[in-house]
Amino acid sequence: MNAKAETTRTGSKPAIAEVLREGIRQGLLAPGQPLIQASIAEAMGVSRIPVREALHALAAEGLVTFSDDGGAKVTELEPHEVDEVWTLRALLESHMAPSIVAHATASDIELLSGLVDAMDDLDPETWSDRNYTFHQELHRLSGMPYFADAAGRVLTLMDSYSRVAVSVLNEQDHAQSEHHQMIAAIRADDGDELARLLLHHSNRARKALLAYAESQQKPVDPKAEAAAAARSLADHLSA
Amino acid sequence: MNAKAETTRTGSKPAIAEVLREGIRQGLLAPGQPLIQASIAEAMGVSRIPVREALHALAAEGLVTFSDDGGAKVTELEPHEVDEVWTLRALLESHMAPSIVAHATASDIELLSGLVDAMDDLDPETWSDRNYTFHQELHRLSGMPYFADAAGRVLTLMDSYSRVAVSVLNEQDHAQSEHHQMIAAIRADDGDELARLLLHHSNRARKALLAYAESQQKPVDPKAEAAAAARSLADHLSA
DNA sequence: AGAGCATACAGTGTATACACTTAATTGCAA
DNA sequence: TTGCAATTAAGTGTATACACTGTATGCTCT
Repeated sequence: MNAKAETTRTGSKPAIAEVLREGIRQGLLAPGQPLIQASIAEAMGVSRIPVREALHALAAEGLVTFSDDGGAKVTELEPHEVDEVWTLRALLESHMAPSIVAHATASDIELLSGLVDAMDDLDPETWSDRNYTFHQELHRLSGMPYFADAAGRVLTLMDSYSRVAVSVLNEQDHAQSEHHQMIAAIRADDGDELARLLLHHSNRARKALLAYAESQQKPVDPKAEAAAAARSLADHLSA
Repeated sequence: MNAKAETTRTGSKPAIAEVLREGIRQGLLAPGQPLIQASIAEAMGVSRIPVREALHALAAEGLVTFSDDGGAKVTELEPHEVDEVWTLRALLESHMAPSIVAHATASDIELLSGLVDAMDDLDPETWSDRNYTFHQELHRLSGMPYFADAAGRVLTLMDSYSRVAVSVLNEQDHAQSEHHQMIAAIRADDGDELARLLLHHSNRARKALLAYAESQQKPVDPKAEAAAAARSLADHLSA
């Protein structure tokens, strides 16, 4: 996730971080899931040392959280944190917009346009993957590596949460229509319009997701949690 | 060196990253300086393993760069990169301004104000340290941890470059006067004014530093570098 | 002297081994 | 059955050891 991408000699070590990053992003490794060094090491056929390095790098990116007792787990975001991260993304993307428009060549635009066209009527999972790629591509086109790096980081961080908005809410159609408008704005060389669209794009989805997350939020209240456990216990005992 | 820290096992690992981070930020470890694992390990009295982890974490933060051959060095920023990072900081800070004003309590303001007052007429080194603290404190007050994190990251990344602006250019007086104005804006509950000040604060310094950096820049162009090397070679051979 | 080749060195990547901590489990006594 | 202590198990932190790569050094042969 460094702005100046570097590769290591053997290639095996970045692969570990990359696999974990992708797993977290796609939600295969769910928020809160414990990441046991030995298990990962065994699964990947390496020792714990390179796994530790990957975990620490991911922790520096915010994707992984180390507890006080040393245990690592996939970072869990509270609704208000998701909201903040989404706001950050909107700010960064909209600020990159003029630069994106300025740098995009004809072939860039064709590539982006093709990408968006191929996203119509996809299943939510695949659509989400392509959506991630689309935004990453936008960031890359800006020619602002540090902005792109920061934006890419938040994009990755919230992607697994973003998928909820796609699957459960009606986000896919909204977003897809806005994607087409973005292509049009880039074609028209209208940086301000692209900025407006990106801001709106993120903010609408952000609000929808926040409302949903708050309505869905589980009882984190210890008392309520205890009550639920008691109910389950009662069921179990009476059986 | 650290006699009592001998057995604090968990305490030693974050300390390594922290020492390196501070060294890089303050410029004690200059951009481009190679970071040899064994040397660092010996200096800190630990093995290479925890050092590696620290280096990878710092690399994920952008402070350290791994070359293709595996060697780590302190990240070097080109002038245009410094410019971009500075722009990013300005954007983030100005966007946090309303939240800073909203969250600052009377005692927060007193603390900040005292900090700024104590910065008048300091030597450039000490002033730069306090300046870093002042901005970190502003970020913290926003109550937006992800914005604060991103802003703090770029602040750390560019701090050693920022010191040039303080020592060589006439930045300290400008900045200090603007700091006082910021305190006034926070006192007046004027978020927009604080945003304006922060934007101006960063952007003026950014432009000054960019102009200086470009005037000072060495021939990084490979061709120019090769030409210089060829000249030196010719001299040497004809001697 | 200069080119070619072998050897030594410096540095990294990673596996193994061991120390330490915390939580779970078991065994025993009341 | 309950309470408590002792033991086991699971996991992490880190030191050591070895393999691999690129580079510098030096030696030999022409």
